[in-house]
Amino acid sequence: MGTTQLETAPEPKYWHLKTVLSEALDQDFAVGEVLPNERELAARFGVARATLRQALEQLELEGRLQRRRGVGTTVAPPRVGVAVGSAQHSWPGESVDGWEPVDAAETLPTAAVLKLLGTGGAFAADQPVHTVRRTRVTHGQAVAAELLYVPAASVPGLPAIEAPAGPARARAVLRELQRLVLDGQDRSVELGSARADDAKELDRLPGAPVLVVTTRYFTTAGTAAVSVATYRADTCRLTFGDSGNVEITHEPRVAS
Amino acid sequence: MGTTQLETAPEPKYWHLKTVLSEALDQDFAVGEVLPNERELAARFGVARATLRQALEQLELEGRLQRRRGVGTTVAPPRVGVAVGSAQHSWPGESVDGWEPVDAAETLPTAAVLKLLGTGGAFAADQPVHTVRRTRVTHGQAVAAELLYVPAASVPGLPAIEAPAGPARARAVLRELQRLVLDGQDRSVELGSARADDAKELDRLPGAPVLVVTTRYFTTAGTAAVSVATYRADTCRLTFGDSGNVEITHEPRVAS
DNA sequence: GAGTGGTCTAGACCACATC
DNA sequence: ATGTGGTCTAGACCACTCA
Repeated sequence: MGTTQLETAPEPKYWHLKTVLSEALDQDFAVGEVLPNERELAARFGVARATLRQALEQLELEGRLQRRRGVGTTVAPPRVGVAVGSAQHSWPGESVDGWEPVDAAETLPTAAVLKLLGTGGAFAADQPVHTVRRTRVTHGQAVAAELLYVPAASVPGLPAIEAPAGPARARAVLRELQRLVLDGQDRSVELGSARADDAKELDRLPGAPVLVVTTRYFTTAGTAAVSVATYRADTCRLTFGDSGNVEITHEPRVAS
Repeated sequence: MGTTQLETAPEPKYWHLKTVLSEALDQDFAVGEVLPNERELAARFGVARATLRQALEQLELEGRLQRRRGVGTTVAPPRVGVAVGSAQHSWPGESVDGWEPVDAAETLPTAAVLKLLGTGGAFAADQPVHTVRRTRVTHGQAVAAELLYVPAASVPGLPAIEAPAGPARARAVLRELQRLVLDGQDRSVELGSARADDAKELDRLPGAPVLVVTTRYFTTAGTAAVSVATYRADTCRLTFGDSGNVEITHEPRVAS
């Protein structure tokens, strides 16, 4: 009977820590400011470093912090809104909203790509696809890496190998694609983790959380191309529709 | 000279583990099957449990695994595609795609909500907003929890307090909203972590990764309502556009 | 009560950036 | 060379589910 214990909420330490840190970030830190290092923070809060890291990880996931090995932990700026899908459908590369062609190659499609193109369609596993790599830069930072798959059958006018590997070759494929009449498109967004190559392009470690945007481009003849774009989940807010420049603060969402 | 060390790739153990497990899942396990427990898996691979958990965590983030305390780790089914935003704009609740009204209340808006509604607009901080809670169920499982903010000024026809708290009250607010002429809407998607209340509704632990879909509804008079919906990131693939039922496999995306 | 995943600790070493 | 975050270990205990 002695200890009444009135609901001492068995809230995990790292969760409570996250809340405390979150409030401290709002009040005592400016964007870009560096936090004390992990060992000191852990000591200051009286927890093990692993526990402190669990809290930091969450805050980084929410886009509040940015951690860089060998440098330190800094307060992240608000997420940038990147437009993904305006009202008008258009081929990749038609509007110049930050996409940079990197390279292109010709390969055989994997099962996953085949499925996206439509397994039962006109494209067979032994038909080559052009694979175009692009990156997207906004406000001076790389926010997305894309792989665009264009079945060779979609762009019959494209010579087998003409431009030297590099941006020029990527541009050639895009140019050819834009000759076609776009009939519609299809988009989905899901959470993923960055593959090694994407991570490098995005200046993150492999496994970093990314938003994977998969787009299918249709002509009357069927699926003409498929794009798989991976956006940095920590720094990006994907916007749809026409007025995409909303300011959203980091303040806690309201409870009912 | 002795040890040539030909590129022994300092790949982290957990990353390699993840790859190995991923392949094992493709080949040796069926959806719904339970894996050996963490202690045994760790022993089998000769790593500490924490390292094994780091790999499992990634796989869960990618929607390949499902872990439940007290139960075990099971192979997750492919992500379900949930339609979020058809071509036609419409008020929440107009089409019955799985949303269930839960409750409604009247509160004062937080700074964050005010900003979404438009700080410079007709809505002031001392004007109450109706807060409607809804949940979305697809294929028998809860996939999303939503908070809809409707400034009282948007629905002047709504009596102050009429229906008893509960679904009926939520429905009353939605019904009133649908009287207005929708002029446009605005959507953004970002990564977040589930708050305690959302987590409970989604049958996940607090902090679980979620996709936060923020929608603003416009009338000619300005922003009439704002919706913040949190989708389970592990089980959901958000689809936009009209043909949203694409099958996407878990196979590794192709490299260039 | 037995078995599961979730949390936490106190250390160690490594990879990287910077001076 | 120093200091940072990233990885890893070998334990411990807790919260939960289910028979």
